Amino acid sequence: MSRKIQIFNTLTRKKEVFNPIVENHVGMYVCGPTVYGDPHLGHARPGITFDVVFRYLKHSEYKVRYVRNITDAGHLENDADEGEDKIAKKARLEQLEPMEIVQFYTISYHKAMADLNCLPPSIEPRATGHIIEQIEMVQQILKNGFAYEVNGSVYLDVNKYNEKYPYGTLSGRNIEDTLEGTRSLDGQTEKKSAVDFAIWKKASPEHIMRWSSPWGEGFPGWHMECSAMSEKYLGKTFDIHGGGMDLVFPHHEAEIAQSNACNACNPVNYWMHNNMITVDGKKMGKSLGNFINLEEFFNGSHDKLERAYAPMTIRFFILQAHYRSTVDFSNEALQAAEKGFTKLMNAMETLGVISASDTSTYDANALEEKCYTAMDDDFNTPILIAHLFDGVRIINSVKDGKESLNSVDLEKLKNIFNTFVTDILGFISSKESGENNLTNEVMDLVLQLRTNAKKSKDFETADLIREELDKAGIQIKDSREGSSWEVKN
RNA sequence: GGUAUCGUGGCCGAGUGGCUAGGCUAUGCUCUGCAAAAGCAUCUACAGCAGUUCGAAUCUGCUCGAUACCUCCA
Repeated sequence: MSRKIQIFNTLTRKKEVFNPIVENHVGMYVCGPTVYGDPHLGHARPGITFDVVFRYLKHSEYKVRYVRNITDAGHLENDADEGEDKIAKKARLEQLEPMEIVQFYTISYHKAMADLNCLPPSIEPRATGHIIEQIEMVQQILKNGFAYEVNGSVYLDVNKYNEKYPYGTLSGRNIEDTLEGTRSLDGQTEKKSAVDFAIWKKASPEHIMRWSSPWGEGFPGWHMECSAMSEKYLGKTFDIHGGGMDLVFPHHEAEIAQSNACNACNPVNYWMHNNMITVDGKKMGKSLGNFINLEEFFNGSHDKLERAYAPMTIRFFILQAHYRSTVDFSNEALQAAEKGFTKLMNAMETLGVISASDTSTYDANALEEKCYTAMDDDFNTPILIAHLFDGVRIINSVKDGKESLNSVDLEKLKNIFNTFVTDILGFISSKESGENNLTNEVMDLVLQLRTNAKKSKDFETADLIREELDKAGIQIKDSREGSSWEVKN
C-alpha cells in the first residue's frame, strides 16, 4: 500500500504512521456496551467512529478482525448497593432473569447500530461466555506474583506491578497522584493499597450472577473481560484498541496492567479514544438526567427534542465533527446537519443522471487525492465531508450547465462518491428505505400531469398540485430536465 | 487537590507559523411563468495579556473561562 494512515495514539499523544503487526492484517478491539439499559447517544459515538475506522481499513485493503464485546456480566457498582452486580440489581428490581435483561438490551443495541448503518463486528464476544478464560488469566497473574487473594477476592498489586512495569502510561498518571485523588471505597480494607483493583471478586449472597472459581463463588473484576477476550481473539499483542475517552482511566490502564502482569507484554500498539457527546454543553450521563436514548432520537419523544431525527442525520452530525472532539447536541445543530446531509444525498442522486461532455472543467483525480489525504490523517471525516461538498458544488453546476465533466472525470466522480459517501462514511439515502415503487409510480404520474399543465400554461393547476403536495410534506423541484420531488423533513 | 482537553465568524465545526475549510443561517444577484431547488456574491473569526519571529489565530508564558477523568459510564 502506498498510502500511509496516521493514527493519533493515546499512549504517545501523537499521530503515528500505522504499521500492523501482521502485514495486511489488522486486529482491532473496541469496548462495547454494558447491556443493562437502552442504547443511547453515547453508544452511537464509538459505534459510528470505529465503524468508519473499520470500513476505511477494509477499503485500504487490510483484512480486519474487528472485535467488540458485549458486557453482560456487569461491572461493579460502588454506590449504596455494596458492589452488587449492575445487571443482577436490575434483574431483581424487574423480577427478570439477568440473561433475559441482557438479551433484551443486546437486541436493542443491535437494532440501533443497524439503524445507524454500523456494520456488525467480526466477532462479538460476551463476558459471560468467557469466564473460564478470565479465571485462567487471574491464575496466571497470581502465579506471576502480581496479585494476591483476600477472602475470596483477588486484587492486582499495583505497587508490585509498578516495580517492573510503569503504571499509568496511558492516562499520564503516577501512583502518588492516583492515591491522592482516591476516595475511600467499600471493600478497601481488603486491599493492600488503594490503587489496587479487583480482578476477581467474591460474590455476596444476594449476587445472582456468580461462577465457581479456585477462590470460591464470585465474578470477574471490572476490567478482566476485555483483557481475556482481546487476547483470545487477537493475540497477546494486537494493533488497535478503541473506546470512549472516559475509559482511559481506570479501565484501559487496568487492561494494560493485567496483560503485562499475565503475559509480560504490552497488549496494544495503538490506543484510539473517541471524545464524549455533550447535551447542553455537559456530558450526557445517567446521573445528570440529560441523556437521550437513540429510540427517543429516532421518534422525537424526548423533551429536549423539537422533533424526530433520522439515524442518518445523527450519523452525519457525528461524522461532521472529528472523533477526538466533543460534539454538542442541539436542535439547531441537528437541523443544520440534516439539511447538509440532504444536500449531499441529493447530489448523489443527481450524479446518476448528469451526462458527460467532451471536456472537463474539473479535476476529479485531485478531489480523490484530497479525500484520501483527509482520511489518512487520523480519519478526519469533517475534512473529508468538506471536500465532498466541493464535489457537490461541481455536480450541481454540471447539472446547471455551468461546469462540465468528460466521461473519465464523471466516472471518477461517481466512483469517489460511491466509495467515500456510501462505503466509507456509510451514508445511505433515506429514500431507499422509506419509499416503495408504488409511491414512485404515483408520483411520476402526478409530476407528468403537472408538466402537461405547465406546457399548456395552466399554471393554476400546476400551482395547485405543488401546493397540495407541499401540504402533504412533498416538495417539488423544477429544473431544466424536468421536475423531481422529495419528502420534506 | 492531581491529570488531561479545549476556548474560532449569527450557529455548528475543521485547520494551521505567511495563502478560501466546510455545513447551516442571513442578504443580494442569476436561472425559473411564479416559487422551491441549484449556482454566484457578500457578512471574514480565531478568549485576554505579554513574549519568540520578518510574520502567530497557529509556538512560549501568564490570566480568565469551559469541559472531562481521578467512582459504574461510550
